[in-house]
Amino acid sequence: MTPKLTESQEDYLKKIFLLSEKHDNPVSALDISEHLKVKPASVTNMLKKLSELNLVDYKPYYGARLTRAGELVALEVLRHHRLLELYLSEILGFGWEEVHEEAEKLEHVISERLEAKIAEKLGHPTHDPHGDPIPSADLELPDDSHRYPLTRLKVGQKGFISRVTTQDTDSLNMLSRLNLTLKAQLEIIGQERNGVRVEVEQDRFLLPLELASKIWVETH
Amino acid sequence: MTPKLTESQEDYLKKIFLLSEKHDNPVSALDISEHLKVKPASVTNMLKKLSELNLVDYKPYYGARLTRAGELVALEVLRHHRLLELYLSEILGFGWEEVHEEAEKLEHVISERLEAKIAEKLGHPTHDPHGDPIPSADLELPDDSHRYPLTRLKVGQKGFISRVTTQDTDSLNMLSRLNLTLKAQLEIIGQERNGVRVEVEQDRFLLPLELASKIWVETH
DNA sequence: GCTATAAATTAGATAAGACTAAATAAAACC
DNA sequence: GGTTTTATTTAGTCTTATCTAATTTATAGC
Ligand SMILES: [Mn+2]
Ligand SMILES: [Mn+2]
Ligand SMILES: [Mn+2]
Ligand SMILES: [Mn+2]
Repeated sequence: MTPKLTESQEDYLKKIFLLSEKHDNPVSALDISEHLKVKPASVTNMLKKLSELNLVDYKPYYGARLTRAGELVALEVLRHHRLLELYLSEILGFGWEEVHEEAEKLEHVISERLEAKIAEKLGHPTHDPHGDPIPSADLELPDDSHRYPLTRLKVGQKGFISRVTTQDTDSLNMLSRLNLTLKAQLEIIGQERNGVRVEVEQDRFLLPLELASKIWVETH
Repeated sequence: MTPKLTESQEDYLKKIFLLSEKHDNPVSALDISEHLKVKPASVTNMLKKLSELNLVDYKPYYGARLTRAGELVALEVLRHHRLLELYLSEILGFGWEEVHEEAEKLEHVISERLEAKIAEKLGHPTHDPHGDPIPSADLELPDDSHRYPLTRLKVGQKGFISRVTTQDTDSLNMLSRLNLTLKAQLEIIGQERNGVRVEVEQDRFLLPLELASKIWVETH
């Protein structure tokens, strides 16, 4: 029933899942191509194969959608990835900007037994070091509907950073230096054409939209 | 200079290193073939490739010997492997019979940074859960000349188990059940044609030669 | 030293996953 | 609606690492 997928196949499925979260259209080959850093021809190739395995719905010039089976694979890999990120961060003292790359490789090779041990050690956590939700052991995602990107908040609202949706090492490092890390308290000072003006601790920043849209906040 | 080796290449180099430890002859293709569970033709193929990379000395019908460069790769992988085994065992509560398989895959994907974190967490250990020596960060093997297989000891000698040279899950599990684990105190009661007779705690066993030869002891 | 057996190599096939270049389909533009 | 641009697919090549089958070389027995 599960003839063991390759690393590549797992990465495609995971990426399709992540790209699907942004809209409900099928994911385009070009989109996958860019995010996976392979050429579009390679994507078409792989989509055909995954389609034959009934892991994606694919028709030429249509794009790709995960089947339920494909979604379950994606969630499993995502669980590995995010548990590993948290483990590296919490237990081994990695910075949040370092964990993604390492987890990207480890996610494919850890056994279910190791996954379980890690989850146990971490107390069955629901979110990783970037605030990304960790699928539970039975592959359900926790409810995250109460978090919003900075760009959607109104002036005067206060809250704390609850998620950062970039994996870029240098961006994450930059945010650390600005004390824009998880749980940091902040207030919206202004929503402007060129960014979001915020107050954090003693500091004030004008965060470019590009960056602000990746910082999610829980208000209180 | 180091164009990143594949998992396969690393496994071949590691296996050649381990097989070389048993004698000083070049390692035969058949030997590699059996231990790596690939066909001899595949071995020949790979040896040619590794030879071109100057990682092994290879001439047709001669066998393979690691070059210094190849040996360093092998030691690096071995360090990963054994550190991981110990980590899984000590920190995550895996049994000594479970760790080998897991480490076999992880050894190829951990970064030098993760290797260092693990070594640090473990206090820069010199031996893994089977008593196998762990190469140091600069790839030196600790001196292990004071340990001998059970089959070489004389009647009356006492000591403790210091190394077990099998990775077979079921054999290791069996040994656990018999309390024949690292540090177990024992005394040689007899050296016989069909095995070594030992006393461990309250128990006495006649260990078949096949098994006894894999149990190494430090005497006192 | 010849012969039988065992070991190793060669040759050719296959599968996975990437690529380039060319062809085709869809979308956007006016 | 025809034309240009963009996206996608097809066709064919490459690399890595396997395999099987056939051949060659080495070793062991007598
Ligand atoms: Mn990955
Ligand atoms: Mn994350
Ligand atoms: Mn391995
Ligand atoms: Mn070991």
